[in-house]
Amino acid sequence: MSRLTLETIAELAGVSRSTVSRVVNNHVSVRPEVRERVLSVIEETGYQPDPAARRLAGQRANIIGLVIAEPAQALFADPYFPRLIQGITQACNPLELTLSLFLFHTKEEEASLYPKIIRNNLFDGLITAGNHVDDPLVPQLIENDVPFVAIGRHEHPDVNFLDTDNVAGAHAAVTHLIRLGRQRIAHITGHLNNRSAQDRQQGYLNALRDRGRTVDPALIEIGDYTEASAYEAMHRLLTKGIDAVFVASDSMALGAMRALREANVTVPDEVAVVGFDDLPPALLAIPPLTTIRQPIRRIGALAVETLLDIMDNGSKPARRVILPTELVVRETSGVG
Amino acid sequence: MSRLTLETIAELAGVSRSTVSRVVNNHVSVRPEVRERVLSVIEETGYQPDPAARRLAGQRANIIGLVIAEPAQALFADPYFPRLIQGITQACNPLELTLSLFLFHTKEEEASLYPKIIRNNLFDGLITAGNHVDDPLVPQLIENDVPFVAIGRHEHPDVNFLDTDNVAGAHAAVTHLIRLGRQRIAHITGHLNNRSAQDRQQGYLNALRDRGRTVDPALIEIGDYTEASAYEAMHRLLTKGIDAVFVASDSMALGAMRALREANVTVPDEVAVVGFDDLPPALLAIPPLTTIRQPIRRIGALAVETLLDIMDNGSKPARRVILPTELVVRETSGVG
DNA sequence: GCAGTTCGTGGGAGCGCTCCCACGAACTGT
DNA sequence: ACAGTTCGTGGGAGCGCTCCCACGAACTGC
Repeated sequence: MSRLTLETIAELAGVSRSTVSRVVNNHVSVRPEVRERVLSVIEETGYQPDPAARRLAGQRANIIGLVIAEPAQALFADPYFPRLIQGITQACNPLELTLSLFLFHTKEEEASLYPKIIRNNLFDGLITAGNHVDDPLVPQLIENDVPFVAIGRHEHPDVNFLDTDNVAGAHAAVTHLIRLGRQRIAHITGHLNNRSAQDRQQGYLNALRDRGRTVDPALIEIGDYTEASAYEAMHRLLTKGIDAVFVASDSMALGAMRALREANVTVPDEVAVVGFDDLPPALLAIPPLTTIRQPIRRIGALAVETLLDIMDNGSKPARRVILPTELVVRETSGVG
Repeated sequence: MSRLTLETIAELAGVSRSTVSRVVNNHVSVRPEVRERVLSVIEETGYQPDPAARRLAGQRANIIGLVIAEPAQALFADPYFPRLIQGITQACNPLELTLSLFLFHTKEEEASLYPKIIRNNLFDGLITAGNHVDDPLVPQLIENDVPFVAIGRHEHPDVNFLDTDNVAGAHAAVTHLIRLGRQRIAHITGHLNNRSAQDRQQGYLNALRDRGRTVDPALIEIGDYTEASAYEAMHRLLTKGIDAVFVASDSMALGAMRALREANVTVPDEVAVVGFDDLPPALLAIPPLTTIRQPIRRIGALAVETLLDIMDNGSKPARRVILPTELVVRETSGVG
C-alpha cells in the first residue's frame, strides 16, 4: 500500500490537488457538493496529510513539545509530572496534536540539547515545566521566538505562564495548622531552585506573620522534593520540639511521616502534618494526609489551550494565569 | 534570524548544497579539507537540518513514537511507565532521537487514534508498551509495515519484543516463600488482560507444583495492578488463613500491606509479602519490601536500540529478548 | 601520451504540501 | 447586451532536503 497523497485523493474525487487542500484545511470557496465528494473520498481512503510536508510548506505540524527541565530521576519519583503529562495529552488528543517529550538525565545533557531542541523545527510550540529559577531555556526560547508557555511562574514580562497559587496554598495550609492550635509549626521546603518551593516557603512565612507569630528559622528545613530529603529533614526537626509541620509536597510529607513513625511520634496527636499537591499517595498515607490540592491536570490541559491561543493570536500581551488551590482536610492535621 | 538551510551553509563554505548534505550525512567522497571547512561553518552557525524536509525527502526524521496502550490514569499510578520512559529517553538523547508520546484516556480514544498514529508519517519507528493480550494495535502495525518493538511478550511470530522473564521471576518469588517454610501462599494477580500478569500467575502456579504443593484456587485473588485492587484483594484473603502472599507488583504489594496493617496483621511474622518490580516505593515500604527486580530502564534503552536495529536491518528474523529478574530480599519475607 | 578509470563535486528532480496567481463561468448592473 | 465583478477551481512555484546523474580533474596502465 503506497502512501496516499493529496494528488491521489484529487484524482479519485475528480478535482485538483488545490481543491482537496482547501477542503482539508477548511478553506471557504469550495462548492458544498464538491466538498462532500472530497470528504467522502478522504473518509473511505483514510487519507491523512503528511505532517512533514505540511510543516515544510510553512504550516503547522500539529506537534507540540514538552520540555521537563528536571533530571529525569527526580522527576518521576513524584507523581506530579506524570499527572501533568496526563492533563496535557488529554487536551492534545481531541485536537490531534502529537506530543513530543524532552527529558534530560544530566545537566550537561540538558545544556547540550537545548539549542538542538530550539532549532529542531518540528514542533509548533513548546510547553516547559520544572524550570529552575535561573533556567537557561526560557531566555533562549524568547530569543528565538519559539511560541511557548511555562508551567510555573516567571518574572520575565514576556513569558506566558500558568501556575498554581503556591503562596496562597501554603498560607492556607499553615493557617489551618494555626487555627488548630499548633504552636511550633515547622516547614520542610522543596528544592529552592524552584519557584514553587520558594513560593510555598513564602506562604508559610506570610501565614505565621499574619497571625502574629514569630518565625523561628530553626524550624525551616531545606528539602529537595524527594521523599528521602524530607525523611532526613524530619529527623533533624524531631529534636526541636515541634507540634506541626507543613511539607512542600505530598511525596515529601510521606517521607516526613516515615521518619515520625520510626521515631514513634504519633500523627496527628503529637505532630500534625500538612502536605501539598493532593496526589493519590496522600489518600493512601496512614493516616490519610491533609494537603493542598492543586489542579495539575487542569494546568496541563490549559497549557495546551494557551499555547494554541498564542500560536494563533501572538503572545502579546503575555498570558499569566494563577490557579487557586484548595485545602483538603484529612486526618494528619487532627480534628479541629 | 531567518532559518539556516543547506544552501546557506553551502554558500558560506563555498561549496554546493550536495556537498554539505554529504558532510552532514557522513557520506564518503568528500575531501577532508572541504569536510573540515563545511563542518566548521556548521559549527559556527549552529546549523541543524530540518527534520521535516529530511523526512519528506524520504529519510528518517529521527523521531520515534512511544505508544502506551493503557488508560493514562491507571498508568501513572504505578512508577513502572515513568521508569520505562526514563530508560527510553536515556537512550534517545545521545542519538538525538526525539520521542513522541501517545497516551490515551479512554478505550474509544485509543481506537480512534490508532489509525491516525499509524498513518502519521512522522516517526521512523514505534515502541509500544502495556498492550493487552488482544490489543488491536499490534496487528495494525504489522499490516502497515510500521517498524516497531513491543515491550512485553507477544505470540505473533513477526513481533519484535523485549520482556522480563515474568514466569521465572514469579517462580523465584514463590520458591523463596516456600523455602522460608510458608505453607499457605496466596497470590494477588495483576490485570489479567496483560501478558505480564498472566505470566506472573503462571510462575506462581509452576513454583507451587514444582515443590509438590497443591494449588488452592481460593488463594488466588484477581487484581488489576492498582494499589486499591490489592488492598481489597488482601481484605478478602485475610479470612482465608494465609501466611504469605506473592503480589504481582510493588504498588499492589503496598496496597496489600496497607490492608494487613489495618487488620493488625504483622508483616512478615504472620504474613510474608513479596512484590514484583523493585521500584522505589518498595524500599520505602514499612517494612521494606522483598521483591523481584526487573530491569525496566534497561528494557527501555534496549527497546530503542532494537528499534534502530530493525530500521536499519529489517525485522527478520524477529528479535525476541527475555531479560532475567533478580530476587531482592528485604524484610517483608522475614529472615530465612 | 593517450584512452580509461576513479574521485570529488555540482545541479536537477522530486518528496507532499500550501500559497499565489490566473482563468473561465456565472453572476451583477445599467 | 456588454463590461465589470465575483466565485470556484486548477496549476505553478517553492518549502529544505536527498538522491541520482553528469561532468571535469586527476589519476591509472600500457
